[in-house]
Amino acid sequence: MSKEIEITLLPGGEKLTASSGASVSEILGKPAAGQSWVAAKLDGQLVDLSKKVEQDASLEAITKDSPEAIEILRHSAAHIMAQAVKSIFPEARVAIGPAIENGFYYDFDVERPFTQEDLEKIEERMREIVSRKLAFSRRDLPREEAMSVFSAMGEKYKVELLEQFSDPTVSIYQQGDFVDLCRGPHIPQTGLLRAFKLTSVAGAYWRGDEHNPMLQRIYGTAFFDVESLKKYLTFLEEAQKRDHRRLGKELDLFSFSDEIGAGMVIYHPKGAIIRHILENFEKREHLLRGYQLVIGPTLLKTDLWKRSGHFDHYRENMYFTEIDGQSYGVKPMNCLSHMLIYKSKMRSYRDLPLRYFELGTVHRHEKSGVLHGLLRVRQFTQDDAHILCTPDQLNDEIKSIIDFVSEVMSIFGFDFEIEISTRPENSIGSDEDWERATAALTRALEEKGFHYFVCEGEGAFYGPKIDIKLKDALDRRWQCATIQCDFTLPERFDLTYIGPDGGRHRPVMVHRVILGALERFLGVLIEHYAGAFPVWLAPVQAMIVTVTDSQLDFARAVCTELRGRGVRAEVDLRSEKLGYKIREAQKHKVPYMLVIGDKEVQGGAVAPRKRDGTQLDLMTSLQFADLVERECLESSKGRVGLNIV
RNA sequence: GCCGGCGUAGCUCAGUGGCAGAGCAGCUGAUUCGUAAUCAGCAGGUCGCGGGUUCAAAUCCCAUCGCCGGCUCCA
Repeated sequence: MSKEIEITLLPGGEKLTASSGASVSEILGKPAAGQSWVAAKLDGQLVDLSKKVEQDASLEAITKDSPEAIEILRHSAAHIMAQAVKSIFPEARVAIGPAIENGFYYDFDVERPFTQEDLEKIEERMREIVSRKLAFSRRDLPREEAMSVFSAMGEKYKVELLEQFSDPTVSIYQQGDFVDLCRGPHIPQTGLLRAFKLTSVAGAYWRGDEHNPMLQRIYGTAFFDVESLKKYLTFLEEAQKRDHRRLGKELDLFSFSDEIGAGMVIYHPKGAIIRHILENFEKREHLLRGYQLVIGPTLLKTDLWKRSGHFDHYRENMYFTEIDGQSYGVKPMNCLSHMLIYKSKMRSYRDLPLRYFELGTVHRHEKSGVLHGLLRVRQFTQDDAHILCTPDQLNDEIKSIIDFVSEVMSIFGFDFEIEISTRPENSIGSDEDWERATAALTRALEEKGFHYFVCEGEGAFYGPKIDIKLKDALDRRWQCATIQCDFTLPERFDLTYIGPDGGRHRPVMVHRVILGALERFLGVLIEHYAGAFPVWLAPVQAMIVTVTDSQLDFARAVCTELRGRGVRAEVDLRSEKLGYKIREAQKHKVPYMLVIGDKEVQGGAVAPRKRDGTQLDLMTSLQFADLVERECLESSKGRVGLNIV
């Protein structure tokens, strides 16, 4: 006879009694109509519905609307996929298969890579497994026993995982004839997987290490209902439409050329004007904040890169050239000439902080497989600055950089995430310096009240850093702004200042960028606005379209007048119908179309149409220029009006 | 760099061993039209580049450059 236990049902707090050893689903009872239990939280731990409850506990049901539910479903979908793969390809060895942000994957070791046809077959087999409503059953067993189970099945990757576990007991899950090592929990039975799709297949190294064998990874996604799956697939299609590579072509912003080389951006006129606007905006924002503009060379002697540590730690990413028997490195970073400017004369504590700003073009030989449109290139220009300050000033400097970043990002309307990256393996400098620098960054973020994530071991080789990540159309995060503390370069270059005590002291150096690489920022910006730039950034602000050719002279005069006021205006000269020209301007996402027919010529006016279709009243071209100027100032939060270049 | 896919007109793509195609864009002509596509004609190609197999290669093979999806790495 079993004893009674007390269960506290969350979130309500309702108490009930059950007999010890009852399963979670027995305790929870039948769900309301149209709802079903997916799993549960027992004393805060996620468990299966079949979990036996032995003592007093709190219990919270996980339904498909719970935030944890989708992850459980996707993880179970990965198991079902592995079961399907094993039944079609019995020789396949399974590795790992977790849920990820928008779906799941599973890695397999197979003789030949999967094809698109294979994916269809696997999906078909998964549907069969789902329709059989197989139970997921859990078994706990000693680690050694699990090792012999998996080694008997020839699942060497599972055995390797088990070898590294420290727990004496592990759990395995079985549905049908498929057994997998897994912590769980899972959905109660395969029938809950109603909406899923296998999306792609790709190579992936075992345990993410490039020295390990390459496995075949199948990606998929899953939802509780078909509508959500459809919505997600539609989102992917929409995201493709705002892919900056596609819009870059459609809007004639930039291109790449295999004759020039991979990862080198060619800015077309419309892309170049956006970059000019960004650059001028940046120069002004930096001057306002006490930065000084500097310009350094692209080629620096290799000896200098040896002294800085770049040659030892960054050589494989650098381009080198030799002239007159002298070796030079193409700069991958802008800091060295900034340090030499600092060193060019004696500095007093009264001079500090010194903030050197450079729109610095750098080259980094990124591996060919990582290049990605504007988001990952080999030549790029950073809005780079190096701040040299006393250790006492460090905290204030970092805080004002954080303010700078958040003001600028709010102008563009970006949300961002903050990460702190700590000391990596391949690094220079003393433990003490690393600790001081890491503490300085952390303290500044905490004083500013920002939430942040910690990335252990992901700092630069010379110091820890704060990274700011913006999201692209596919919700992928891209690092743009970064703030890096550096105690080691001032040491290596023997930078000093004279303190109030008359003695020499070592300044601290902060490397930082706000937009990051202008190329990457432009890429993220294109996706962020889906190509419809706000007026202050739009390459063409007004497209003048005439009803017939007879208004062309007036249209040209309007265009000249607008350009005189600094408006970026163009005339569509083609003998096409008005509707056609409107459509063209609309496709190019021009913010304003100025319609000119006989009525406008007689009234000496233009009829503006916004790209959202809104029709404005007739106005003179000068009134229109004022309107554009107001809108520029409004959309740039007062930073940029007309006459920007 | 690694695994897989792909490269045909300015763009989007069809063509899988036997005459290189379509739509859009471009040009010319006609049309002069009021807010998302007027009509007709013309022109446009080293089928990424280089080798090879074959009577014959856009198509099959090798190599190379580039692109795409991932892995690893990073602004």
